[in-house]
Amino acid sequence: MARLTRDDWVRAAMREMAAHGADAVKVEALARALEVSKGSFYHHFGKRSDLLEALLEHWEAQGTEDVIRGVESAATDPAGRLRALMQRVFGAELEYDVFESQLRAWARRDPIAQAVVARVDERRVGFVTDLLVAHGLKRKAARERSRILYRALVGDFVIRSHGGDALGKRELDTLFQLLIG
Amino acid sequence: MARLTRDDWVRAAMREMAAHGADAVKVEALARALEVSKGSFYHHFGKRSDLLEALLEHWEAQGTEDVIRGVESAATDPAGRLRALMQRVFGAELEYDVFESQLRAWARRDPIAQAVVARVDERRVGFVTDLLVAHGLKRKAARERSRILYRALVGDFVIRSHGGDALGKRELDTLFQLLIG
DNA sequence: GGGATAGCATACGGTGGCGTATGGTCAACG
DNA sequence: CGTTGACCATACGCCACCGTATGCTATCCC
Repeated sequence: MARLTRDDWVRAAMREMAAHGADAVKVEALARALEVSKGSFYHHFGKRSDLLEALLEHWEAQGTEDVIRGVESAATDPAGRLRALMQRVFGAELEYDVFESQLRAWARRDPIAQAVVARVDERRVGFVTDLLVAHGLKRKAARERSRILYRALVGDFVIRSHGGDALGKRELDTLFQLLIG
Repeated sequence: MARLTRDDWVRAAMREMAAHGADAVKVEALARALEVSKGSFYHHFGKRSDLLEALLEHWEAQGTEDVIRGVESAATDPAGRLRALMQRVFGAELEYDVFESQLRAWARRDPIAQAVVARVDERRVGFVTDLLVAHGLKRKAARERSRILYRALVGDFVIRSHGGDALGKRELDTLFQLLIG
């Protein structure tokens, strides 16, 4: 049998969280899924909440920064970057939409998760604001529109996560034009 | 001690759902909150899930229709009605934002909740679409913009529900102008 | 090749939640 | 004023999950 690492448990936790929510990230269920016993888990982690903290750490460090780097290499002009960003985040894998929505649901109850989500949200809105400023908008107007766009994104994630249909290509174009104009 | 009705249990369930999520709507916890025993619950309901179905029924029948009636009596012109609608729904009680967000989280796992949410979402988007059509937009463009607005609303609910700050008055004005133009 | 250690199994106690079984109380009604 | 039915209490069996205690096994290192 293949030995497991801490990261294997974190990845399994993220899958379980996307599939059934944070409360469903249960030690014994994950152990069954990974085909090991609980003993393995309590070797790698002290307790259940340590796993969830590791998950948060991973999400904060990886997800957002990857997207930002990708967008910055996809175009050089602000408008092009914004378009690339919207195409990427509104067209993410359904599983990611669900995962992030579950995470936000969890953040309602868990102060640590709440703090991490707040930092990530601020980072993302700040990035879009800078793009719009670089495109010529005044800082205040840029931030307003960034916050509107970000809420539309989060709403799209959530609605998609419970079976609704995502905004389509035409709708994204419309939204882009509304914001950039 | 005052006797309880089915509705007392439903209201308690809604409070508990807003406070700690659908999974936290537990028979014994509600009984403690209502200062009765489980026996009372199993007199009014056959099982836990019956309570949750009653909650859904109540939400679908009451929430949305109340808002629509309120808006229709607040103004007669489409633009005024849209403005009134936005002011009301974006400025709802925090507890309602949290409640609806929790409900959407639950709808990810529960097919019945998912179906109810889908109906409610369609009803709401349809209402806004009709407003924009009445205001002069083509049906297709109206529906696009309604869907964008609705996603911003849901995103605002969710972000507020985990401690983020809501869109402000100025931002709502901006959003209104973007949509109506 | 004989510790030492990382990785895991097994077994247990404890808790909290669901649903059931059964009986008690009180108010209305005939 | 006795019976019926609505409403609730108590007590139980059951299961899922957490965390701990303890021991097994393979691999690396000298």
